[in-house]
Formats: sequence, structure tokens, C-alpha cells
Amino acid sequence: MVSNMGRRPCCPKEINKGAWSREEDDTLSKYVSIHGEGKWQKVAQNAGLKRCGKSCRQRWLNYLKPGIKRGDISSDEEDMIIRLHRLLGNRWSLIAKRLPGRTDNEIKNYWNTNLSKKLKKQPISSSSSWPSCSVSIQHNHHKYGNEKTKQIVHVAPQAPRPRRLIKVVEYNKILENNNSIGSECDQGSTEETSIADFFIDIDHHHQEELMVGDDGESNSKIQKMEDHKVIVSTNSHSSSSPSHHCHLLSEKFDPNLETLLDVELKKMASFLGLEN
DNA sequence: AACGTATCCAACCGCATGGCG
DNA sequence: CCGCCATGCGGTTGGATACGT
Repeated sequence: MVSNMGRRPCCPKEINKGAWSREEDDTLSKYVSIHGEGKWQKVAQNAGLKRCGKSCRQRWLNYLKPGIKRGDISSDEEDMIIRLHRLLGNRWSLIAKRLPGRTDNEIKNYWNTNLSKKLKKQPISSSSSWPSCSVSIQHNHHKYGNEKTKQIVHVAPQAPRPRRLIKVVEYNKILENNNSIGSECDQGSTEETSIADFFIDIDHHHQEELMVGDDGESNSKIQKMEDHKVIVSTNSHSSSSPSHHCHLLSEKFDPNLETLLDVELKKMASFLGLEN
């Protein structure tokens, strides 16, 4: 092969490493407050920081960004982390998105240093009452100020995380199209949520869909899924803040809804080969 | 006080992913 | 379609601190 084989360094040769100084923090904060986030390589260069772009991004997102909480994880937050971890596994960024002000790195560290030990001492049995799904409240801010609220179900297979993941968004689109073509779905006050919606948290503009494995069988499975539809009535929370959905899952579980979803989700998990 | 060990957590590293030309 | 690049993510590392002997 060629002589310059190997991975190209992502950072300039002369860079600072290790802990960030106060001056570096100030420089980065000022630069981002003026120019905004993104283009981190240029941030590093233009701000005169001898740091690589990745490092700047991480420092900003984990410590400097306004609204970041540090330390003092409450028992409610801890409970939330435990539940979300059971639901989502080591997907720290997804977990962090549901804990306002907390970062994936902090949650990951907290898990590794505190919770993993705690849970080792108090293992959760497979027959425990932990939910196999969770519900969060999603607020869609539409044009002209009306807000729709939707209950989002997060499904986490207890099976190992798929090696490769594909999105189910396309499937959802197919269903939407089908519904609009002479289906029984009326456009009235009750909203219909297809089962594919259970996998999709559009809270972040489709950035964090829950996905299924692309083992080559998924497409056929998704086709068959059309027979499995679940209706979830939604309601309006005009007084709720957008961050409302981040509150504890334990408080959001409607026992009836949970039972319904649990049954349906078990069916689907079975269908997708995600049982156990 | 001195030393060894354990713990915490900020930062690093490499891989995956998505956008773009 | 392909390659490049920037960004995102999660596992790991290593320095600082706390604790035990």
C-alpha cells in the first residue's frame, strides 16, 4: 500500500491535552457565544485554542454550555437513570436527553462508579416489576402556536443491542400513506398512533429513533408488522413546559396504558425476535 | 507522616454515521 | 456510487483525590 498509510491524525500536532484551564474555557465560551456551536475544527483554529475540535466540542457540551448541571444527582434522577438504562442499555446520549442538564458523560460516569455497583449488590430479577417499555410525553410545537402532545413509548429489548441498526421511519411513512388512502382512520379528535411510532421519538426531529436490527430480516418483519396496530389516545397538556416529558417515568405510567402497551409490546418483541 | 490502594470523573480515543461534492 | 470530512457516541484511560494501613 501507499507510504502514508494509516489513520490521519484528527488534531494538529501541537495541541494541549489534559485538563482545560480557566483561560481556555473563557476563550471557548466567548467564541461559541458569538459564533454558535458547530464547525468545531474551525472553533479550535479561529479561537486560537491549541485543542482539537473534538475536545472543544466535548468541553462545551459537557461543561461550558449554559444549563449544564454538575453533581448532586438526586434520587429521582438516579431512579430515572436506572430505569432508562434498563430500557435503553448503554445508550448514554439517549438517557441524557431525558435528564435535563445532564450529559451523557456524567451519566455514564455516574453509572459506572455508583449504580453498577449498587445494582450488583441488589440485582434486579428478571421477574421484577420493571417495565419493558416506558412512556414519555412529547410536545410537538406546530406552526401558529398550537401544541400537540403525544405519548411516546420507548421500547428497549432486553436482548443484546443489535449489532447494526436501521430506522423504522420509512415504515412509519408507509403506514401513514396507507392510512391516508381510504383507511378507517378518521381525522377526528382521537389521534391514531401506529406501532411504528412506538419506536420513534420525534422529539428530536427523528434523531433518536429506536431501531431494530438490520439482520436482513427486518424488512420482511416490518412488512408483517402492518397487522399489528395499537391505538393510543393522546391528550393535550397546554400548561406543560417542553421539558415536561423529561420527568420521571414512574410518575407517567398509567397502569391501564402500561398493561395495554406491555401486552402489545411483548407481542411485537416476540415478533421482532427481541424477547428475553 | 508516608505509603499503597481505591475511587471518581474529565478527557481522550477510535469507530460509526451522515452530509456533501 | 465513492471518498472525504465533520460530528456523535460510547469505551477506556489516567490524573487527582480520598481513604486505609
